[in-house]
Amino acid sequence: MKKRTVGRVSAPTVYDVAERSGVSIATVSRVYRNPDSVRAQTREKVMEAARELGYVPSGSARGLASRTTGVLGLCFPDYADPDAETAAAASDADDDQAVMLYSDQIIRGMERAARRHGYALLIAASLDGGPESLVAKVAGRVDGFAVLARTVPTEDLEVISRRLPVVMLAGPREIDHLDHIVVANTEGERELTRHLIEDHGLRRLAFIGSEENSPDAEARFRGFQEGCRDAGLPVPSRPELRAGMMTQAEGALAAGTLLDRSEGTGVERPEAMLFANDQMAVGALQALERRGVRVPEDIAVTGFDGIPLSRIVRPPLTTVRQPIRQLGEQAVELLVQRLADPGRAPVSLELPVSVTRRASCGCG
Amino acid sequence: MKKRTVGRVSAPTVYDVAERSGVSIATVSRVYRNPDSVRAQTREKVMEAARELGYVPSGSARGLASRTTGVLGLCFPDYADPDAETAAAASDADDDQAVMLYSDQIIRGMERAARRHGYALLIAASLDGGPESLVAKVAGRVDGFAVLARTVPTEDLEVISRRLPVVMLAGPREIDHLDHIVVANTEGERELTRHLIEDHGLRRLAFIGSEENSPDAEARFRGFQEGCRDAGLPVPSRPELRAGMMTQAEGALAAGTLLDRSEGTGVERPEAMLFANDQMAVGALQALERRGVRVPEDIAVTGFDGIPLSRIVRPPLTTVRQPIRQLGEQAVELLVQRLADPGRAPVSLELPVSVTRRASCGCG
DNA sequence: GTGAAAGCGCTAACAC
DNA sequence: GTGTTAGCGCTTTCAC
Repeated sequence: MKKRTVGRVSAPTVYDVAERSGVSIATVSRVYRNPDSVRAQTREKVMEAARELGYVPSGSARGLASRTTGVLGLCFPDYADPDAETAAAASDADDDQAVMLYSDQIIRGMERAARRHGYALLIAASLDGGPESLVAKVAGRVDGFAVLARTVPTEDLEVISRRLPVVMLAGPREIDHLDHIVVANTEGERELTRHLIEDHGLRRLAFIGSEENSPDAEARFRGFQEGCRDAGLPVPSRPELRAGMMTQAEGALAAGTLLDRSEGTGVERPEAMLFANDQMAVGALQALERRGVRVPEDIAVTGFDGIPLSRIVRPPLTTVRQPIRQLGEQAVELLVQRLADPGRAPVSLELPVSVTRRASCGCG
Repeated sequence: MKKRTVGRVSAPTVYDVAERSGVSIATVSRVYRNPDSVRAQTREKVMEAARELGYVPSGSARGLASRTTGVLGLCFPDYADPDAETAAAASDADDDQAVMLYSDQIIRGMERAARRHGYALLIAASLDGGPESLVAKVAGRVDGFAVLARTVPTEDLEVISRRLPVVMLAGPREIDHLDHIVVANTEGERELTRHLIEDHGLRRLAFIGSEENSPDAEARFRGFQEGCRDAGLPVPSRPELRAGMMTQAEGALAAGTLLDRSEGTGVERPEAMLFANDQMAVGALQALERRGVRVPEDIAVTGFDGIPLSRIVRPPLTTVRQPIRQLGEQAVELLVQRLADPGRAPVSLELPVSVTRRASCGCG
């Protein structure tokens, strides 16, 4: 309780509160950390002084002294192109909004789970590498964090994960000593494919995927391949078409392309279009309607993800439901577990998915 | 570069990196804070040592020393009831998901804007008060933060806002020295009401609101009142009905109640139901369909918010579009401005809304 | 361009 | 139950 006798300029500290309430800084600290360890009367004195002074404990100082932050983090990819956004029309903006749902749901899931465990959530979209990247900023301010696949350079992760728990989400296991969580992409698409073939008797199936560096889309395509193979159908070596961002617009485009392809040439039109995600499937639904092609009478359409939209479009979309929010929640559980037991062996979870049969494939 | 000569157990620090690369800790710090102020050769040495050691700068130590965190915060209300969630059916879960959209979008907006300014975002749903509340944790770890209305006790805010910038979102101005942002709830509902009356010639309008402590719903109701008064229609003194959480389920219930009311008694059925938000309106649409009441032929239905769902339901919902994401973005702008100029007078923004005319009111 | 030294505000033993 | 005393790991003048 010495020093610091000169004019107040900056925010009040424990010293100020201690002085004003006539106790030591340790007691002030206790009041905030463990109120029950302080006599009620003393506690009141301290809290009143704090109120009068406008005291707010410094999280940084706390973190430094206690070596924990009480915060978990999430790094996700920077999907949106800010320039494109400015010029975007209203409908595009809506589309964009829907695209973001994925990370939104993970955020939601993590936030919930984090809160249950008494943590707050620090989120940041990846920008670039370098010493002063956002990732580094996050890493330094949390007790552990989750990373969406292809967000942070593997080398950075390698370094960071030596110092605090990191869990990889929805992607290939780039670093094998990290916990990681995926959804059963392959199994889901395989089951969906089986359903179309066996239950609806469809033969000519077209899978619309994404760029090759999209691990989810690729895994789903593998499921499609397996489904074809299981049924004794020809197994395509690559998707019928590849979209870039997997948006509604691109789905509409893809549907049109597939239709044109069969009209111009003598090629038979596919009996089903399996899209790598719901966004594209929804766009396709609209494009098909515009062209007067009926779903599912003329052609079946399926998606993947199980976003809210899929239930609401007409016809309702048959899809594979991904437990995205659970992904976020599980990420937190893994983080919390590892924080409690740093020595535990790396865990690899695969979350189950389920085929949701709706009208767009011919089901009730 | 003295002390710290004993066995390494914890994470490497500037001292370790400095020692290993043969420079002072000040230089290590410079490499991370301002790489250009260090000779390239020196910088390389440092970065290599850091890499080898697995060095990650401590955000807490940085924050403490520099008195800034590079993080902005958001506190939002804890809508979801964890217990109810467990028992929730699939459809309810979807509903819940949609309800969360509001804070999700604010998060998204803030995250974007924050990123543009080089900030990360710390989010936390409010729990309770007391010294160790999540709010206090957030407050201590950020340079400034936004608060959704009715999330944090006013008294806490009073104290906290004396030490760092706080902006209030979407609610009454509880503390007048704070920046705050609202959307034009009253104007929007008023214009919507005018549209129904003047353009569609409707007279018997029913407004379905929420509990009285919901400032948004109340403001919208006032707009409804003004619209009625403007048209020379009788001005109801309170909403026809009040829902609690403003969910789809409650909207469906409300629609049913209104229908029953007119059937049982001789009261004429309203020509239009104006719901205080889209969620309820969507639920009402479904309830109406089940009861064989046609929209908009038999009755017009409108919402408020402009969520993606509103565009997709059948018939598409006439609503008032709220720029929710902009709300988040503006919050960050205000925070950043105030950080740059703490002395600036408190700002109060009202974001414009726009009536989106769709089929559910009889348009297009 | 680089180093030395002084804190930043708090927690955590350890005494009393 | 409360006070004392060291740091926690970094940034930041100020010299050189």
